Amino acid sequence: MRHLTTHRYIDLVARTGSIRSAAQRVHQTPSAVQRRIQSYEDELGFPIFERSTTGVRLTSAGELVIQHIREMLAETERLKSRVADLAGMRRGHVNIGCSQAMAPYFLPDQIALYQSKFPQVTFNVSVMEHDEAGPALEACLIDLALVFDKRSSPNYKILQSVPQRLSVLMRQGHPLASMQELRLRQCFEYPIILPISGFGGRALVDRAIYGKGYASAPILESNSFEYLKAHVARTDALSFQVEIGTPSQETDAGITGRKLDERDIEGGVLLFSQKEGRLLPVAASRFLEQMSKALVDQFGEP
Amino acid sequence: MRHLTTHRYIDLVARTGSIRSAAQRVHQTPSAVQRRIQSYEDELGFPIFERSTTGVRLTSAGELVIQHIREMLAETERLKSRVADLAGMRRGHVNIGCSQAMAPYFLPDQIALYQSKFPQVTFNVSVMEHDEAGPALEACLIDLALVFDKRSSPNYKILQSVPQRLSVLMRQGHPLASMQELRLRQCFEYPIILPISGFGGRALVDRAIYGKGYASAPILESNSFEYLKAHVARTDALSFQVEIGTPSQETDAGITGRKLDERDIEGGVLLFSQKEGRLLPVAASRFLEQMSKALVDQFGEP
DNA sequence: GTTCGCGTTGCCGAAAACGCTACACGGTGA
DNA sequence: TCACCGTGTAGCGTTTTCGGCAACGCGAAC
Repeated sequence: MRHLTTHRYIDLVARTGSIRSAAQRVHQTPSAVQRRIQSYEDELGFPIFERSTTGVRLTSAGELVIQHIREMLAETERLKSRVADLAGMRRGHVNIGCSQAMAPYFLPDQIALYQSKFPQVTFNVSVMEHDEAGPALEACLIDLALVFDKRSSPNYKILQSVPQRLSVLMRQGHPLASMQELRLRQCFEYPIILPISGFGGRALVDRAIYGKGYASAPILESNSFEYLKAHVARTDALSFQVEIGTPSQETDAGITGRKLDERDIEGGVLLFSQKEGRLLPVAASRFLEQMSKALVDQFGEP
Repeated sequence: MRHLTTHRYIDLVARTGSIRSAAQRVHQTPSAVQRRIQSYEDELGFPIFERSTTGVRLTSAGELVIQHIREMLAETERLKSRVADLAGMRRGHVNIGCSQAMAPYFLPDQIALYQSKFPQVTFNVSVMEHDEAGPALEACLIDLALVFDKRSSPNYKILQSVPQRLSVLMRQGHPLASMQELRLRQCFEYPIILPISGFGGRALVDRAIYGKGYASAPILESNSFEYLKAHVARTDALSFQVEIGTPSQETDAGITGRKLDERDIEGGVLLFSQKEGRLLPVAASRFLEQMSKALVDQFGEP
């Protein structure tokens, strides 16, 4: 969209906080970007960036402008998607923000399935923390958010909520693998490794073991699930993960999962949300439908 | 807004149905406009106009595009208005579509009052028929519609509804001017002139006199209220007009108004509406507030 | 059959955008 | 304190884009 370049530049400058770096990202010189901004400001009658020697910052007018611009860009994407859909081409692009737990199995499965039907639809998956999802939706950076337990913001709308139990991750052939379900107490007979505080299902675990005498401290914490899984695969240590992020096959890469007894630990809620008042591109909307069905099949009625 | 030129051109071409005439309106050659459209179509990947030798027509993709463009243009206006408001400049522009009855007294009063407070705010007043108001709102041609009795379209939202009685227009010094209120029967002792069918309050009058033996046919019909008023001022003939369109002063230009008895004729409803789901520019929103207050003062609780 | 108005295209000059370079400014670290 | 770095900005020559002109092809209407 050639005639939206100025808007895209402004958006980028607002994001990066610097004209130079934004210019670099779009393979332009700073002066070019600067002049586009200036011309926009001239037409508006007010500066939208506050310049300093360290970079630029949005003025209060700029805050309004950037919000408008982002909505406009997102709306344009939606238009393109709808037009393509009209022509039966099923093109489009979907930006998804999700919790880490969706990354290893659920989302890849779903996206692969969707793209096998509509190969022209492209995706962007950003793994993000719960708190980032709201602002990202707000700024139209993502179309859909699939995160755990984030609620109570008026600015986005919950499309579906799915209860999620917690599972134990263990290596293939682990002594506990003979059980179908596990009690929490059993797990603490083995070393425990956990994601760091405020990450993944850590909060659920902390709540569950609070006051339990048998619970010992984790022997390892990490902010990398890749690491945790690799560690689990090589030792007898156990880790926890929400249901949807555990191997759907019996075993996978030397790892298997067993559900925890519901009496021991309360589950979380997986939320699908979008920005309040925004209409989704066709592709995003269709993809959402597919996921909803899959979730109902997999986890029962929402 | 230089970077929205292409959008404005497309909008104009869609309106006029011809590239040439649109080009003329913006003082450009057809080729310039044509090329902007073509470049837009190339980027979109689909034609938005169906060309023929008599002009152009929107394709179905074009319908989507034009809707998007109009919303975008309107949103941009709103942005400008909000930014100006932020800077305390109280600038802005308001497009109003209204029934004829608002034109002689109510709207001029209100706009003059508003502009005395905010001289930088500009207005455009389009008198239109009831049925035109809905599409005009839909296409973002007007921000506010002030019309009688138009309802039941899902695409626009009613902001306020004000009951309106019918008044009798007569010349200054007319025998009936001695009364405060009039019965319908009294009116028919004089010649009656009316707006043509489907115009102004004609429908109300027709409904009221239906089956009344004393009612005689109008001796004159016109689609010009200017004419009707001039005629009334010169003769003993009476005409009808909704309350809000009658002289607010005792007499005005040789004309005075008296309300009809409510038993004789059911009143209409004056509706203020905007497009569903659209946020109004600051100026429009402020102006609406002012009008609402004025209406409550003038006609009591809505 | 002629005429009229329409969209479209090629060509060329004008205008806008861009890249380069240089500059002024403020924070950072030696 | 001073050199250094990264920032936004202005001037100038170049490149790209855009607009006007004229001509063309096509249907509809007279």
